[in-house]
Amino acid sequence: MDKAKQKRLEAAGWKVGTVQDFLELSPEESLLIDIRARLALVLSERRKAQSLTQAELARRIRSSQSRVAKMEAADGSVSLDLLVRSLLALGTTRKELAAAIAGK
Amino acid sequence: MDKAKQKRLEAAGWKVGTVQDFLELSPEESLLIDIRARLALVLSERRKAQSLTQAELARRIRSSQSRVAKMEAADGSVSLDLLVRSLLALGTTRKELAAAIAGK
DNA sequence: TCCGAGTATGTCAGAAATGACATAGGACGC
DNA sequence: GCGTCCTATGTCATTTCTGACATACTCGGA
Repeated sequence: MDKAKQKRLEAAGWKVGTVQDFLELSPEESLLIDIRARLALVLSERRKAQSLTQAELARRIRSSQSRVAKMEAADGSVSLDLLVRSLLALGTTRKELAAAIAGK
Repeated sequence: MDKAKQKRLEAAGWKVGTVQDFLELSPEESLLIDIRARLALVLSERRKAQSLTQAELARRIRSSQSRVAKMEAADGSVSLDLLVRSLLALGTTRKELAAAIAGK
């Protein structure tokens, strides 16, 4: 977005900024959300790579299809614990997990 | 422990094995516990490196001294979420977090 | 078009984690 | 000894997460 457009929007009463600004997240909060998103993505990738459905993965970790869907969507209602446990259940190693968090 | 001692203990009715065997943890479960222990250790180290007391860290993350103590003790009642949030509150970066999980 | 398999989304009772508090233990100086 | 500071451990009411369920959406193939 260029400066001119920003000026116009602000003149019209709009707030301009990042999603972070909008939701007023602290740096740590957005970092945590970032980490969750990364793990969610890896979970989804690994599950598909193993040709498992969400329902199958759910059975394996004694959860439900809906919770797996929420995990992969990085829904705010899922904990890191559950995400990590799921990844481990898919055979992810400590180092792979670390790589997922560190980014490629 | 040498084989001879093991034989003697078993003859006396003792079970011999690792803690994992004893608690009957699955590989994923013990991996998760391992990860928690690593994060707990790093948390403790980082806090001390910054000359903070448990109470001070607790205030910063809006928790309590007792919970911080439990975190550092890798108590089973603390979640990964809380551990990670605490680490982030101490300025840990994604990459440092990853390194803590991967091991040195 | 309808079906079927997979995925997404909403809700909720029960389970687990949480912060707060009390209190005990440990290490240090006085 | 006593007091002070920090940490450890236990308990508990409240908050948050969880699995289960229902139901809606998507996208191929027939």
